[in-house]
Amino acid sequence: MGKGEETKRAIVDQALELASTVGLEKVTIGSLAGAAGMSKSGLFAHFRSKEQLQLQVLLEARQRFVDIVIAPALKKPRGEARLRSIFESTLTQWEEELPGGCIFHAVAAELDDQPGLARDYFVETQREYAETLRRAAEIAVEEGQFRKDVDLDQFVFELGSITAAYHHFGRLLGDPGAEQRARNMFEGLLARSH
Amino acid sequence: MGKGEETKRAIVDQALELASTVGLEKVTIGSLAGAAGMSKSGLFAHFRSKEQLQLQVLLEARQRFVDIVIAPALKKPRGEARLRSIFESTLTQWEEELPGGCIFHAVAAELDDQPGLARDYFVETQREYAETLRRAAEIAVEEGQFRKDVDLDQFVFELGSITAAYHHFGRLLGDPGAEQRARNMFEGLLARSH
DNA sequence: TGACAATACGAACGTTCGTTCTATTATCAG
DNA sequence: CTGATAATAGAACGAACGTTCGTATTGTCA
Repeated sequence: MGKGEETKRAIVDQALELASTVGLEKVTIGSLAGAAGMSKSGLFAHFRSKEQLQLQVLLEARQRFVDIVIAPALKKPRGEARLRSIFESTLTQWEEELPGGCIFHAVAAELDDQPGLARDYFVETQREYAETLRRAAEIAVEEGQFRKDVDLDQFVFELGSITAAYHHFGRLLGDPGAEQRARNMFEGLLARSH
Repeated sequence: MGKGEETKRAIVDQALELASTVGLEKVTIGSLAGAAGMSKSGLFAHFRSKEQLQLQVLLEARQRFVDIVIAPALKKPRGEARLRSIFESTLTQWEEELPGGCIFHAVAAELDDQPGLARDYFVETQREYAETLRRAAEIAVEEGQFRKDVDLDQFVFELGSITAAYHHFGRLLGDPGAEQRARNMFEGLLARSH
């Protein structure tokens, strides 16, 4: 790996941390250059546009999510155990990975009204994630762990609502009981699916 | 009402519409002045700072939420009927009131890492809302409509998760089935509370 | 080690940001 | 109608934004 690739990675890592707390748009070329200890133009040359920088940040975020949440879950038994693994590592490792918590929730609102590469990739990522959850639930049905009449789309919606609420109540409103309530909700959802 | 008050209201209304789609921070003095057909300085004089403008927007948002969601619900019978009214008008009238849907979800992420008057007022608003929901559920318990062992905080968390998920899936990801799934989820929550 | 490409810098561009002046115009009470 | 006051406009500010360009420095490999 050449020197260029190395610093580029360092920049993206830094940008990712920043973005999780203040949002993608506020990760400015200037502030990022200051934090990285290099000049604006030197940093900028690695991306050639801010949109490209944002895209790289989202790419890195997805990769980390796969490494931290998805890959370990795929080593677990198919079905419910896999769903439990995804939920648990999302709530603990993934929410702790970045200072601002789940970056996807942090940037969702600012991307939905801002057409472009970043938004398109974000939506694609979310759809991919929803499909992963849906497939895991489907397997749980096939394996006989879930009832046959479980509405898969409804299941994914409710599962997604737990992490959304966790981010909202825990991160934004500072409710310390949010994590426990998220777990309660998850157990309830599973129990109803049995 | 003097002329000043009148135009100030018009400005805040316009700012509220804009903020629900693009976020509070992107409601810029210049763009707002352009949309309102007046000069930057003329518009600015009404607020004396951008923070004050943002605060006025949140104040107006809360007032509308009270008018559209809370006040009608208080005319309904105490307890479950009141909860149903709040949920239903939130999902229909309130989400349709502004072009970007529920403004509180739209600005939540950008306010949580930006200390100041706007953030403080937002958090206060959210706590007030949570308390309202909690009290309504408590009444439902007292009236014998809900089981005595219903965990009120858990109930509020789950109720909040429904609207959060509705905004996320419906508004951000464009899932047309989100509204129906939100209703299903609500009915499930109520059924489990009986 | 020398050459050539890769990488970084510094300065400047045009724009927009929030904000502050001063001057002018509109409003409204006496 | 007049005079005080409120409302608006216009010009300008310093700072920050993303971006470009020419040049210097550094890293890589024959």
